Amino acid sequence: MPELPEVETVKRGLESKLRGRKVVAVKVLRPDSVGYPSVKQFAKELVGHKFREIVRRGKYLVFELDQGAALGAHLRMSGRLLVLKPGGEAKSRVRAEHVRVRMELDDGNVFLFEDMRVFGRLWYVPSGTAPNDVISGLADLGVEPLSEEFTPKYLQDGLRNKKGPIKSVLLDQTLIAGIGNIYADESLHLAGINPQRPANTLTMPELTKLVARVKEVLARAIEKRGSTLRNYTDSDGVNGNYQSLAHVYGREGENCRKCKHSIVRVKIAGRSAHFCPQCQPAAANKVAGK
DNA sequence: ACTAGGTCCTGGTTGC
DNA sequence: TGCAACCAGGACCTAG
Repeated sequence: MPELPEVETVKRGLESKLRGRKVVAVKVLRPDSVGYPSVKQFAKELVGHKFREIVRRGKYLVFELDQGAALGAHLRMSGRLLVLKPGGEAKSRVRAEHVRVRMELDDGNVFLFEDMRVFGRLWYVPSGTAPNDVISGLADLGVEPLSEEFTPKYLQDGLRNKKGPIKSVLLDQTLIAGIGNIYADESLHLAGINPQRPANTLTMPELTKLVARVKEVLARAIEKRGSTLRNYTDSDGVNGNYQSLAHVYGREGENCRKCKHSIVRVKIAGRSAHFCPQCQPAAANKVAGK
């Protein structure tokens, strides 16, 4: 499931393949995959545009096009964006029945949006229109966690009146853009904070540690080209490597890498949360007076 | 203003 | 063995 590091990896892989390329034909195979405008307009308007820069915001990608237009994309759970040479589907393990949008390029390659679960979206942003006005959710995003804006003070202000579990707050894209279930669990583990802790009870030292760990985990995952859990691959169809470094995610019943205690999985706000009860005690361990 | 929970969607896994 | 029920989760929506 692509989160910030996976989306960043996809962006880096696509840049050199798309820059300067022109769209010569568009086929929408699944209408649900187009968020704006109509399917007919999407296919018609996109043709003839050239790709320029790619910008990532949280888990969104914005492909800047010529004439001030843009193409927005969100991969959600199972989306992939791939540039393939003719006949390259097999190598990248593309399943034809999951291809939702197919864009032919002027160099003979094809730019595919594959999305088994159809949660992902593409948006065409006409020239003279701001991406924020067309791409749903984009305008409401919070800070980039790898930017200087994401500080312990920012986090403290953001969760001052939040009584819900810290895990849920980390997943709130309007506060921090790009953290998903995997990296939320990993960051909390490395910071030694229990995912169920009411957000507004975290101390400044804990917030400082958490911010540092979030940045570390995301940066490390980008270095490793993301995590491959279920169906994520990069734009070449290649798996990422971060999952083998995971401390808690997907490791229920296995031993904690720090203390050997068994990793536990619980439900928080309908999502599974993985943690080590010993390294991440339910109450702040200052109570024990040690 | 806030939070909890349902919804979308499909394929893989589980359980009877 | 076969098949139905359940599970995964990002963002959005509704209800309370």
